Amino acid sequence: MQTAAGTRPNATRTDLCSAGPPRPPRPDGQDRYTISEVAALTGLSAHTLRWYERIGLMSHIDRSHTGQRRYTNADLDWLDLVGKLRLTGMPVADMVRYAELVRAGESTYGQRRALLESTRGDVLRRITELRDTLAVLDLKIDFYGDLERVRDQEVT
Amino acid sequence: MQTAAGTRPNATRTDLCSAGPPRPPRPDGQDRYTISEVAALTGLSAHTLRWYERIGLMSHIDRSHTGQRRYTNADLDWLDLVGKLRLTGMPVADMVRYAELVRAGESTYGQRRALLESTRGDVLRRITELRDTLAVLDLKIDFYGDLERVRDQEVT
DNA sequence: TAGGACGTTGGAGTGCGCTCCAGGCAAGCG
DNA sequence: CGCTTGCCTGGAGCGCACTCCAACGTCCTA
Repeated sequence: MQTAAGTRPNATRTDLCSAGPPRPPRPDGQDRYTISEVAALTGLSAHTLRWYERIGLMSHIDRSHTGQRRYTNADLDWLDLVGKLRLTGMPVADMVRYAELVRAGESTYGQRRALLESTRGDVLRRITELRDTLAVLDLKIDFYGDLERVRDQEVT
Repeated sequence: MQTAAGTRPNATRTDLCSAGPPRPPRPDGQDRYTISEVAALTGLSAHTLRWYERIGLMSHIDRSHTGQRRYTNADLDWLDLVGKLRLTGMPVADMVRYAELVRAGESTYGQRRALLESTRGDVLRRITELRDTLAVLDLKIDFYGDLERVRDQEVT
């Protein structure tokens, strides 16, 4: 709680803002993917992909002549958006609502935009919260760093 | 996806980074709070407060002569930290682990600091993710804004 | 033609973070 | 004295977002 705050002399290498492992890139020139390919590309499980379809978060997926799902690039685009929305903490039910608006056609542009703007506000609030939390964490980290340093001096 | 991106001419008033409703301030000069007072101060339910204690997220709370909980300012401080950690998405089990380290005394300074630094990394990653998401949302919002404007022109 | 990998379905199960319930005790009030 | 209000307990229940199961079909390769 004391200490010349804000210095963070002991910042670690994790500071670089790496945002997780990079997903395998989408091979181009292709427009029909099996469910396991999509699972690999998105990081979602095949279970989850089927579940998304059942609850209406994805519109009906194309099928092969034997009834197996064949995802298109447009489906992958949609999954990218869903992934982003999921990161915001938006409940799946709300994403389903958005999906329904998209399916309902262009008369819903206004509603879609309103939903996205409300989500945008959520994200901004969330970022602010996280920054506040970061400040608290830095204080605590410095505090413990100081305590350790003092203890080391005692020992020396 | 097209449009002169990045302009956001139609930003709304929700842009101000208000981070939720302000909690009622802690009355000073007081150091014994009933569970419902703490619930009001923290926004947690009394159920949740008792549950936190049961799972070891809070060390044993003082009791009145009739066995009712009496929280101290130190308890409220701890709940503030817990609230921050919760905002980071840290699982309750990890917070319990941190609480155990605190109870274990000063020999755990290093571990506590390591845990906080790892959490700090999580928060940085999370902020990056949210900023990426924000960019996508802004693109979409502008896109729908443009579509609506075009449609209005058609009507006019 | 056999084997194994991969896909299908409806429905049940899981883990997390609460949330609520029933039954009971203690204090304050008219 | 009864009534209300607030708190206590252990344990059951809930909503969300998956996650898995059993039983079966299909594709590919050898």
